[in-house]
Amino acid sequence: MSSSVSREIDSRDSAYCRKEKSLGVLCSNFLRLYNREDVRTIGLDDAASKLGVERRRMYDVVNILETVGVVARKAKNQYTWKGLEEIPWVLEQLKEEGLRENFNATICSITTRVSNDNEYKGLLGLNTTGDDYSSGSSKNKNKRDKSLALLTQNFIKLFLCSDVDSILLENAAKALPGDADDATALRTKVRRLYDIANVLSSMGLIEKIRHPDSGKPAYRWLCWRGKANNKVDAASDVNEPKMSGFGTDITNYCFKRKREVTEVDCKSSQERSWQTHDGLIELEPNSDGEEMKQHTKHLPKAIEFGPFAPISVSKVEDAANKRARQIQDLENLASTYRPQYRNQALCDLFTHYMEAWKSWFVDAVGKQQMQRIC
DNA sequence: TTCTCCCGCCATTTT
DNA sequence: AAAATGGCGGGAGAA
Repeated sequence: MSSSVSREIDSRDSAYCRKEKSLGVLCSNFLRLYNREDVRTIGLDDAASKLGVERRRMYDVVNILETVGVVARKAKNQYTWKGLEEIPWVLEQLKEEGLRENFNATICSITTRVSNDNEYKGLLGLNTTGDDYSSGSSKNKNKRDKSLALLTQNFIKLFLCSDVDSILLENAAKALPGDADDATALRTKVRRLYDIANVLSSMGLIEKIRHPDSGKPAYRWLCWRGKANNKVDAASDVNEPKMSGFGTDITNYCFKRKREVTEVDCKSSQERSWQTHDGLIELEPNSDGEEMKQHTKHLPKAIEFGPFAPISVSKVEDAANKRARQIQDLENLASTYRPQYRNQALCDLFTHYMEAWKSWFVDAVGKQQMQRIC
């Protein structure tokens, strides 16, 4: 087809590398490009040319980012940068919505904790009308029922409304609304789930793992999941601070460390985060002296951000303490787990974040000690 | 081989 | 009518 022709042409100039073209990399680049103080609006064409991709791919990334609240469509060709700090709120909404729609019942049938699970018996009554985008209903939802966005929402709901360890994309495709009997449709849906999973992975919301028993690739949620999950009280949830452990780690590079950190975070955060954490996130004026973005005033109190943190959140003092105990030797860790990246871009990214993290860490711990003394 | 998922055609929607 | 969106699945790279 013409695509292969263009690839041939491409490869004459420079070696074609499929991985470098992935939506995940594109998403990372997108976030690196626009996760800045001075960004308000994003032009699609501008983004496409800066990122060196065709317009069509921007739609893919932007649609997914839109469903987690990072950007919002403003006008034709134009998006508003909302920021990563929106993610926790959107997740919260998605979870509430998912619980209302009985996603927690659905998920039981696709959990991969059960080995050799091929039974999807309980896929009852999944509400296909995921079109009501949040109780706020302030969004224009006319196009909300389109596939990629809706599929993203539903995929996330599967994680948020359950406590499953991991989900196979194939199972997710079967469980999510749509024609589960049509093999072609299912294949297409799995393709889309791959796209979505790549983007969510690049943001550190999920990670790809191998299922210990079946060895099959699956995805694991890394981030805040909310309090009660599917079994406990949803009632006590209401007025408490919700978020913690958001994107606790850097994507794709360190499964072992993730286990160490995120399991602590994901589990104990369930208790920890519901306490009051006044002042956990210390907001700092940015370097320009410009005032903080409007979002920060209502930031949840105990969020830890992943590979991409909101620019307005510069210090997480309490987290520093925990990290101080969990991670004794950064250099060691970095060198131990670095090789997980095969992709040069990711390697660079990883290095970049390690450097950033290191300086932040030193700074945060230093500050903490200063406060003690004073 | 199977798993992944990029790529761009073309239908649909918006301007 | 033209431009903007984005569903969709072929088929090639990766594992």
